[in-house]
Amino acid sequence: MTEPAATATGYEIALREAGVRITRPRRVILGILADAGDHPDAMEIFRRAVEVERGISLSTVYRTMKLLEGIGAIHRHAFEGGPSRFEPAAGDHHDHLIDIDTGDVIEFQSDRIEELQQEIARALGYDIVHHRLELYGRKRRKQ
Amino acid sequence: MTEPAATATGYEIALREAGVRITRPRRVILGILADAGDHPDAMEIFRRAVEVERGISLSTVYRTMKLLEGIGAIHRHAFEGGPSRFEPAAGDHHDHLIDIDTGDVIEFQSDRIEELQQEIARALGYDIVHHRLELYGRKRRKQ
DNA sequence: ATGCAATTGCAAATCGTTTGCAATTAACGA
DNA sequence: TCGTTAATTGCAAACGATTTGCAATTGCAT
Repeated sequence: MTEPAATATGYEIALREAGVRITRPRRVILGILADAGDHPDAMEIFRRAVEVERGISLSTVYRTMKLLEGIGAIHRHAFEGGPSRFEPAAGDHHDHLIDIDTGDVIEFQSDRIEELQQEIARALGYDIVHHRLELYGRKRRKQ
Repeated sequence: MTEPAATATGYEIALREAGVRITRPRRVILGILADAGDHPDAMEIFRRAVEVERGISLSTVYRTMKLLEGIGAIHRHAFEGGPSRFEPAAGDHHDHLIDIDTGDVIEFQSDRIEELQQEIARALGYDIVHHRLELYGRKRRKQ
């Protein structure tokens, strides 16, 4: 059976294929990413990593994030204001709704919007390389 | 006749109404914003300002941008990677297509996409406070 | 086991932006 | 017109997020 991408071992396989070493700190970080249900930033990943094994440095977290981003294993999101937040690239494409009160991130997907984007870009003479669609909202008070 | 918002004097009126002083540096910066056809960043505005009158500081550019953003006279865009870029808030709402090769910014608007965003947010129990839709693309090679 | 290049931790550097402070100045009324 | 005074300025230093140089460490192929 094929290992899902967003799995500790899935990441390791991807790294091996990219020809990089599986080091102690990396293994810890990969483990954290693998079972992060949220969209943590570098500092948060660092905190969780130190929890697992002290001595890991923030630099290494950043370096590993860049590495993983480079091989397409994770996505980096620069939501308004704050630092970059990361998430496993596994799974289908989606956009984000950010709760401006809590910082919570909700994923959503709309084929229709994707199509419209394509149409717009084409009409302007462009090919979309990637896009960013973020909705910043507030939970509707149930009345 | 009413002064269009994105005009040097239009800005001054807005500032006066906000109860802030029209100073020499501010007048210069407002003039630059008024006839900026592009989406310059703080450093670029600073360069243009010094051109008009040396002695203006980058701090003042930043402070003025924040002020104008605060009263809703300009919009700040944090496109990928680079520094914040600004544009007069005057005119109707639009989103952006960024040419990843040149940095050029093309504005576009889609009522349909706006509607879909509303629907999505509503379905998730949220009210949209604002959103960010950016298409990053490359000019299609005419073949 | 051994060797060497990849990787690490640390501290210092970087980039964009903000801020403290003393000096300047716009805008008000006399 | 001239002060008076609080808002604004320029400067330099502080800032937060991220990157980097470097010497010490460590995977991993032999």
